Amino acid sequence: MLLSKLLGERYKEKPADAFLTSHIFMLRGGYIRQVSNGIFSLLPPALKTVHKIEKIIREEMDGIDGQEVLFPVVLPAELWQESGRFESVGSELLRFKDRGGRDMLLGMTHEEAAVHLARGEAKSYLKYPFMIYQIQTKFRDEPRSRAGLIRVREFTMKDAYSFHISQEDLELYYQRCLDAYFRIFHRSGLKNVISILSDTGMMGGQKAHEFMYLSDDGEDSIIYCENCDYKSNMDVAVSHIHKEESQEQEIQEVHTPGIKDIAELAKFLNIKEDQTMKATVFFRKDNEKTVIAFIRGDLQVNELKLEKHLGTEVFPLTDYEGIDLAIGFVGAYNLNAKNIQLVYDRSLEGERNIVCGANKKDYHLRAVSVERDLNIDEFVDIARVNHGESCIHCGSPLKVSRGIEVGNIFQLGTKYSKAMGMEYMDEDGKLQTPIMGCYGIGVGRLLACVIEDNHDDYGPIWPKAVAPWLIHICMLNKSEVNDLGQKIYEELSKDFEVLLDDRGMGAGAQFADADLLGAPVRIILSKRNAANGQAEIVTRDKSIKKLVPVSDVRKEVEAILELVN
RNA sequence: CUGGGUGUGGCGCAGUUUGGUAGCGUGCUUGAAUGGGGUUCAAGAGGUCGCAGGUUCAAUUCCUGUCACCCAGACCA
Repeated sequence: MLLSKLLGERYKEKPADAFLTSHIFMLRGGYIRQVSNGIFSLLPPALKTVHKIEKIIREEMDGIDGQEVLFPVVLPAELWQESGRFESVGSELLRFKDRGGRDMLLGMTHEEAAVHLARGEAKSYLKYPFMIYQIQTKFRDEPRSRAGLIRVREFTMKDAYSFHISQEDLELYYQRCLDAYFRIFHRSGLKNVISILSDTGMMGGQKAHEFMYLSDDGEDSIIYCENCDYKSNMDVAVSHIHKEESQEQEIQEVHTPGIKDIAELAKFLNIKEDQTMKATVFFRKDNEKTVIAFIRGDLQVNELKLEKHLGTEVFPLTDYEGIDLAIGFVGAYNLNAKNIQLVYDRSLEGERNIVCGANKKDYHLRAVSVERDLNIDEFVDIARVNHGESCIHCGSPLKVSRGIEVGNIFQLGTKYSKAMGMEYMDEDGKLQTPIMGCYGIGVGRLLACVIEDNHDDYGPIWPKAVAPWLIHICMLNKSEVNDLGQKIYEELSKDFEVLLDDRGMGAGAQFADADLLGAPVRIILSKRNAANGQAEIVTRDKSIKKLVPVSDVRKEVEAILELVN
């Protein structure tokens, strides 16, 4: 490719709307252009890299016996009505009507389409197990897309669906897929990826893992133990919390004027936050009843855990109108709780001598002991895990990290196959419902993460497996070295993807563009070196830099390509 | 959806307070010089100032509405 012909302006300045490294470089380097909120066009450099990532994905999916298929982007509502998701999924599902007035939707995931296809084609146990996958556009009307390709509305995803005749078989395959995922990420140049246990969310199912690229710019929080193997999504993380022994004392009312939050309370009474009890008020979505979650003062309620426990979504109380509670002074002792559901976090179990609200404006109670003073049937885990709490497996301190989810895998069970009436005939001639797994990777997000993981101050440092071009030739004194450059370009182009900067610009401009395009190997031709029959070869990461005879350029380039990642 | 911010040549911005018909940098085109980290000089092209109404002799500027985009949160396979 001649750089003079490459479509895609490169910018010197950071675009105003970009903050994340990958987003900045993809805009500055002419990789992507935003069309609308969360909707992008890809230019040649990005698309070339996407194709390479997809090739790796295909190889690994084929390697675990996947069969590639292609489902439609536009699906009829009936299919999603069969699974129940047409109604259950919210407005992130883009619905519309065709000319005949029929309800249609844009696929945001393809379980229904996969079952639709598979149920007609796999009626005998002899076909099982099997996996079908596609690399296809998805559309999710995200409430808020952001950060370039990290969170978008329209994106390419590899999604795979496996079908099994036993749970054991699903678990075996699940593990094979997990291994294949790591190979995909590592081959794509993403090193800093871990798999963690995750919530199954709207997919349903029993077990799920997320693959997280660890990065401070990530949207998700991850809990992990540095000592043992425990790793988890924040939403399902558990921990062992420290408790301190304390002597029981007489309950005593204290005047705490205007002290409404735990931090103020602890300061006012000169105690630690873990010597208090916090009450957080929520509403149930299903029946709009009030729920009060009690938890030790130093901890926070994990709403997702609470929702799982209650079996419904909850909303934090924001509108105090018509609420018969002393907001800010709610306590578990002597609480008039008719029509209110109470939930107690595990952190309160056995606590003695703690401070809680007195259910009376401007008053708290001292020295409440949970067992002595409160009549609690059940303690549940609704606490958010915090940095420093102990690992339930080994007791070591847990750490919190940020991450970007680049893939996930689910054991779906029979949720979709059953709902959609998929059956096969087993050895005994009986009809059975297959067990499913599903497996996703966001291609564009992976691309962005590869840049996050491989760059310097000037641009991406593409791993050679996914670099848009492997070799970038700069001609610093074009009039003097043009013939030489063209010759090397033609020669190397026979076997490699080569970019030739034939624009005759200043050295600085050429280097800056080469950095943004990130080819692993750069050949620099100049009048000075050409006079000595030499060319310079440098790697994009600047780790190798050498002068070689012009006649050896090809040999040297090949050798250096072997050395770089 | 809630809160905040921004819309002015391809990109980055000034101008708006105090109305008078648009400017800078960069990029682009042409020419010349230069040639190892966005080099220099000269000559050009490019904008109904997001959109719609209103006020006014006159609106990029004031008022109203509306749309889009960005950030934080909510939300999120």
